[in-house]
Amino acid sequence: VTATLSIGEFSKLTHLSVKALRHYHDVGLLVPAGVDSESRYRRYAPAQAADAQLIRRLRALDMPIEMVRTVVTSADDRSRQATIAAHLEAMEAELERTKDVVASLRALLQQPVLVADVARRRLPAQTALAIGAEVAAAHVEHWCGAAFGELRDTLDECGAEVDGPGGGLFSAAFFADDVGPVTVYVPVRSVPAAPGGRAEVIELPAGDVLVAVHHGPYADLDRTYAVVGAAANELGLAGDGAIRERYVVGPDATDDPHRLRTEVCWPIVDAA
Amino acid sequence: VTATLSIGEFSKLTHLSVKALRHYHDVGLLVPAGVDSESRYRRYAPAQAADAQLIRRLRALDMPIEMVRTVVTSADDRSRQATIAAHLEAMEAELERTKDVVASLRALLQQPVLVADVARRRLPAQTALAIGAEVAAAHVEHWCGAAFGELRDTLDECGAEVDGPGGGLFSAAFFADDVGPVTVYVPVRSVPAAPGGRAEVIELPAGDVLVAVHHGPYADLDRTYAVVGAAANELGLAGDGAIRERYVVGPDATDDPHRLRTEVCWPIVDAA
DNA sequence: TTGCTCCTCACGTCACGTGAGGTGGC
DNA sequence: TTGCTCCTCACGTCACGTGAGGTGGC
Repeated sequence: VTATLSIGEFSKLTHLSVKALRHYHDVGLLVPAGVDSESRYRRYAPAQAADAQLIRRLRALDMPIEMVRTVVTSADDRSRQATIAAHLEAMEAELERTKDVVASLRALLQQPVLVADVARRRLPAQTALAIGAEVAAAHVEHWCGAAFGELRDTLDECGAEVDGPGGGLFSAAFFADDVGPVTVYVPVRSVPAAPGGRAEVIELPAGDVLVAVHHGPYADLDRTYAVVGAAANELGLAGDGAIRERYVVGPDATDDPHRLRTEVCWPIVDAA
Repeated sequence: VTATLSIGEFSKLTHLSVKALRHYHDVGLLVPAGVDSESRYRRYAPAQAADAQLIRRLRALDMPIEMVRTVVTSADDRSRQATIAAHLEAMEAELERTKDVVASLRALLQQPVLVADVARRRLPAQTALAIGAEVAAAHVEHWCGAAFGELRDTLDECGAEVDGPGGGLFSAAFFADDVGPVTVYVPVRSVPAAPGGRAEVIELPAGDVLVAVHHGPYADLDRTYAVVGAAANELGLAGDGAIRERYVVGPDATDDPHRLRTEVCWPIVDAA
């Protein structure tokens, strides 16, 4: 029989605060070995320190409690490792994004005013192979990359001839709510038979737009949006419908983000 | 006169969600150029996109809104840069801490069981130069480093002779609440006259303790705590009073965290 | 005229922290 | 016996997100 520890003693052993320990009890993540039925005093076994140590480290890495529970209760070592690895990869991705934002912030501070030519253009109707979904702003870039990968695969399979750079359609709701319909597409010359996968054949309607070319990383795209959007508003022409991005030089064409070129196409009221 | 934009249009220009824009209005961070007194519709000026771009980047870096406000409203460029630099440094420190935690997690997974010898010892009474304060767990390591720096300076000034490695006293409340009294000290042979600064002369009382030596980074200290604390509990000897750490090989003696040696001294009921 | 946009509450999120008010254990 | 520890609510934090329910503008 081993002696048990009060919550205060266990707190000193584990460096978890008393409040945290009570919370982990409440949510069933770290349940005391015993609870006095009368006084409701919690009693911890010294062996529970092992779980506490794991929990403390995972929480220090901001792993959500439900995920911590998955790790702590996982039967075998392999699935435990997999859950941890998934979180570490997510952290790594976050770090990359943070670096991009820092670069974007420095660029804004050094060059507060963006000069970009805005032109009016009529987009022709086009047939395209497309994938659409509800996408959260936080994951757009990743989602678009994956979707374009799928589109490339499908194009290879059905042997359709590509007709110009790929693009994306971003609904107003996507910007207003930080989540909403997004579609990426690749224009094709001939209509492929049965696309397969998530890809489908769509008809891009013709329409008038204001266009500016965005040079560089996608983290800075809002600056070009502001230029084109302000121009459309200034002219009193701002139309509705999705904003279109055309990846003239996309991530598949260059590894240097500063060589990326993206046309931002702002729909305006039709001249016709 | 320039045309203004509705909140939905401004959202598209800036990539800030409508909900975020309303919130920034509520807290006065980004106030629309105009608000219709009847319909309460917000109207944004295109020129406000510049502020929006800055705010979006700072928030993407998790800068607290009050700090963002400081940046946005700062009069001169220098204070603006200083605030931003302070936040970037905090992020850098966070990244370092995260790396330490990841290493600590890997160590725990590879070597779940820590073997450490626990010994009983009587600590003699000692005179020491000390600095004490309420410290939050999140900042202990940094605080201790700064405090030891001050103690060294004071010792140099008053020429007191050091009598053994420095140490720290950590109250039970510090662990229970993640914030509480912490004192760091350096034992001295002779009583220095007027210490100056935050330093004061204290008398460390004699007392019986259980001791184990912790080898390696401080991020792993909880594991040695668990061993010593469990031993004290097992023996039914756990006393009260502060836990003492003695920095036998401290950060000033080595740059390699794996060479650090720390004695963890757990107070037990006095034999006398 | 009909949706679509916009509005204002009120409440939820996440992992605890902060008291308030009260009892139990050495 | 006296504090000290521990208990359980109830509410606060932070920066918005999620509806509900309703009105305004093209």
